[in-house]
Amino acid sequence: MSRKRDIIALSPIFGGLAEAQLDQLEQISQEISFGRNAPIFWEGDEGNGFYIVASGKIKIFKLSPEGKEQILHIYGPGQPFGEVPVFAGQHFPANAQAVEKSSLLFIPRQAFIDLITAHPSLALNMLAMLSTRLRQFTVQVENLSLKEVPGRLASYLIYLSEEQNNSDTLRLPISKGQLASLLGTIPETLSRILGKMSAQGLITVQGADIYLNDRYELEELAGSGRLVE
Amino acid sequence: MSRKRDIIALSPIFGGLAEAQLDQLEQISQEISFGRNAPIFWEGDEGNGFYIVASGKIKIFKLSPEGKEQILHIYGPGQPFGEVPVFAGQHFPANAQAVEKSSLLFIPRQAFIDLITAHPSLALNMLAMLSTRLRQFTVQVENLSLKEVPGRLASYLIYLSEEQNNSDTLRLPISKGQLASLLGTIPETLSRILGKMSAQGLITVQGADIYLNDRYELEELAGSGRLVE
DNA sequence: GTAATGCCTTGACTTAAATCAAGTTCTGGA
DNA sequence: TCCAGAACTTGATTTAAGTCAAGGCATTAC
Repeated sequence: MSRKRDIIALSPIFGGLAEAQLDQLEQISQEISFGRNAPIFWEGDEGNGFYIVASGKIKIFKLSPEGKEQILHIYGPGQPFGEVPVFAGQHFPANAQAVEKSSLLFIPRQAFIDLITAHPSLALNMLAMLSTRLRQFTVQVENLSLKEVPGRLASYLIYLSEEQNNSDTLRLPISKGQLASLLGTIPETLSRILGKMSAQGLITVQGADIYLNDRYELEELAGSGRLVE
Repeated sequence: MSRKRDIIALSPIFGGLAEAQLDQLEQISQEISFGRNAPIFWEGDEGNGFYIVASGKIKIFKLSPEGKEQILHIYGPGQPFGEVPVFAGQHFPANAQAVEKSSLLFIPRQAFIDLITAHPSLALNMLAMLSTRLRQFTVQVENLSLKEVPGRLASYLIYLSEEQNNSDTLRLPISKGQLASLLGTIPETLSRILGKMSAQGLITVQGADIYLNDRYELEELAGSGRLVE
């Protein structure tokens, strides 16, 4: 079985499809490689298809005119991105860049639309994917607008822990600078808040390794309680 | 032709459907009325279908534990909402409430899924709708994270103007308190910034009527330039 | 006509987080 | 192994916006 085929089979949006459709997807897709920090597309570019991460890690982000970056998502293997212009509005709503050396599958628009039209379960899978993205955005807006930075950080740490079997020991999958951008803040502020949370005994930080010492208090904080001084 | 049928025909997600499908939609949907401020659903409730605004105006919002509200969307006639749990995750990701006396069509989940499965163009319409929502969310995150309140307000005013044939005279469709919540701020701050922008001659405010005096400068501001003192 | 209520505005003050400016630590390549 | 650049941390300061408090205005109800 080819590498392309492995990735297609791995991706949640293709779950439940028959072998014949997986074959078709393998035929219409193409693999593309990107080095660390290579741009994949820019906001406003025309989108003639979407991507699936085969290996590596990519970020979707917005930039302010002053150059401040807000990361919207970080995607890893199996996850699709860049679907919005496939279905509405033609152009990409944000920028995409490889965070590390990455390999992607590109699925061209028209061939995919044809496939979706012929196979309702594929349409439903894609509707489920977009709905999940909408749900994630409601959380991101809530975090940015209704929580302070310590609350956002606590939410993120708990989310990471849940991703990793609820382990209290976790390793940041991205640099602290990128984490700051994901949380809607800047490295200086993130650094200070990590320091404050360490001083209070909530967490222990050793480089990219973080130990959650007081999960209860972190949950409080994530629920938008404030960091008590 | 019935009132229900009128709404169905009006809604963009049903564009391009044959009469037979519109008939089916009319049969499976039910009309429900809500008074001003009546709750429609709460975050976490199970969603067994979605809604379309027939008349009136509804808001989708998040609440912090301290009671601060962040409005995610405001929807008017023809617009669907509450679709997320139809396709993924069962429960609503946010709260919905009638801003004024409103009438809604409710479309039950399973009947709608059946319809979508049988009619690819309906699936594509829904994919287009969800994609448009995702695009709007990228803008909202950008506004909240990368712009200050004056920039968000300027963006909103320009958006409103574009909605109303680029007229320089516009009327706020919601109260200033609700606008503050939509922009991710509080009434006091909005009031002060409206005052500051008036003092600078950018706009003229008379109650809910706002006149755009300097569209160029507003565009600057919306593009995340700052309000020069 | 007046009371009552909700909505909006204004002022004084506080605060979370950004900015500016140095350092320090880490890391990968010569 | 050492160097250079990147990533991170720390300190001093500024600032946008939130909080608290009071008062004005306007619409509806009586």
